[in-house]
Amino acid sequence: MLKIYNTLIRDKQEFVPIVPGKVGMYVCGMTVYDYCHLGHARVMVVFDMVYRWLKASGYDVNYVRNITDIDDKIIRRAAENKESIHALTQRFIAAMHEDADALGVQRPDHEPRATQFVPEMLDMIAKLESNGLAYRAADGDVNYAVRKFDGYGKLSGKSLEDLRAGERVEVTDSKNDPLDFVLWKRARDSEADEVKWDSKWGKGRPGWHIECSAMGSKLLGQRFDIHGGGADLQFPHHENEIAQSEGAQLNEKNRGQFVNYWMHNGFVRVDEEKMSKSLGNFFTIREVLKKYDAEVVRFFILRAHYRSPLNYSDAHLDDAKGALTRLYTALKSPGLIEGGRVDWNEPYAARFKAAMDDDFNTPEAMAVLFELANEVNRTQSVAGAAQLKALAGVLGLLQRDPQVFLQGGTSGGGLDDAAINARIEARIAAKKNKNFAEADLIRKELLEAGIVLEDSAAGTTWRRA
RNA sequence: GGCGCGAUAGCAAAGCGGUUAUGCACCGGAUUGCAAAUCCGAUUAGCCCAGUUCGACUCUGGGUCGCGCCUCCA
Repeated sequence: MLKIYNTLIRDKQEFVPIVPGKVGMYVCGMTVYDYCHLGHARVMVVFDMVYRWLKASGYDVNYVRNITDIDDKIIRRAAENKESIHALTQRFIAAMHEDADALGVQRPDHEPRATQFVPEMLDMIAKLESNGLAYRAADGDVNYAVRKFDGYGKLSGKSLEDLRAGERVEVTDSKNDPLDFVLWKRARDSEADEVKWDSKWGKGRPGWHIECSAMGSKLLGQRFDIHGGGADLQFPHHENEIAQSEGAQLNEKNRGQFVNYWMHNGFVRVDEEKMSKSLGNFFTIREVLKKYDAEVVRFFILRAHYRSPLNYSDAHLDDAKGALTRLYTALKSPGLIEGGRVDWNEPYAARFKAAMDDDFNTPEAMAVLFELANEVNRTQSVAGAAQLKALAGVLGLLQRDPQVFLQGGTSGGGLDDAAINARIEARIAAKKNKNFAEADLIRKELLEAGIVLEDSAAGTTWRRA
């Protein structure tokens, strides 16, 4: 039985879907004005893992991860680049897909773009207005009247009074209350036509929060099972989504709780500090992939629990690489392994499942993988190796040919396979002649070039360090 | 200031009221011409102070430190 840590109640809870056998899941995706960094990688990989585990558990999952393709930053960046919004977002959506694909992230069932759902957003804003929760301000913006919504703060645990006490809320506009947020932004003369939509409140564009509410309910219904995102979206974004989505259905018969399970992943940190655009301490995915194998990065992310902070450093990536190498090494010797199905009755699989069912405890599940690898190394069991590969496959790992993983990568000093094999042949010849000095010299030279030799009864194999 | 999360061995990172986490590193042994890989074994833990308990790393309270949110943010 799957348990999920639900931010709403701040505890683990048994997962019971609204419709038996089916799961509706929405995850806040990227605002596409730049390349994705490792923090984005974590959201994508973590919820990809959740998606895969739900499917492996037999659920029919409808997974939606949105794309914010209209927003202040996008407008600004497009202007800076002197390119259209569309061209800019198109470019970075393509880049995001490249990065996600590299990390083994399966495409969600839907990737709605905000600009394609403006009518739905306007509908929702109209409902909010008629429910007395939205108002048109003097400056032309349409705002959400936070104080009119009962229960604002139930997700983030913040009371309006607490928020008030904080001195960082902006007070510079025409909002009735500093905590009110924008649903519809009035168009400015300086802005391109591309960012203006007609509405009953005049030309304008949607606020950020309404996007997710509208796309979520359009694609998953007014109520759905799981909503995910980075921990930083808890407030105000997700709090506002609840206010919007529940506020819009306030007067409907079958109204109910917008989302049953809220999941938030922890941050990626650099030197114990959150990785973010504004701090400038971020590494883009493609930057990291130049140095590390994408599967190593995926392994690195999944090796920590999704709610824990994850410190990024080369040392930790190197460590992850070493660990993943051990897993692939175990797969190497029993010979060619079919990518078969998991035998869930087998003890390791049962432990793996128990770990995953406990709020997606991937570190624990991985420990099981390592213990299974140890058994495979000991027994050379082909069935064990197949099981290892199948189990790891549930996490989107270990699916490549071990040789490809072990011999891939960037180290190697420019030596190609033929050159390496030639050196290995030369060493074998030297060994035959008992010329161990020569043999060791060759091995040493290769090692310095990043090539590690491994002798066995079956012959000599190599891998990249 | 308000709210929340965390503190585990050299590093990373989990579970668990009493019995091995796991990976990397390190030490001993097996194996090897020597290595590497692999196997076997050992060593290294639970921020501090109280309390609950027969027994606490695990529960409770207090403290200290770190991080996050309260502003766009994954």
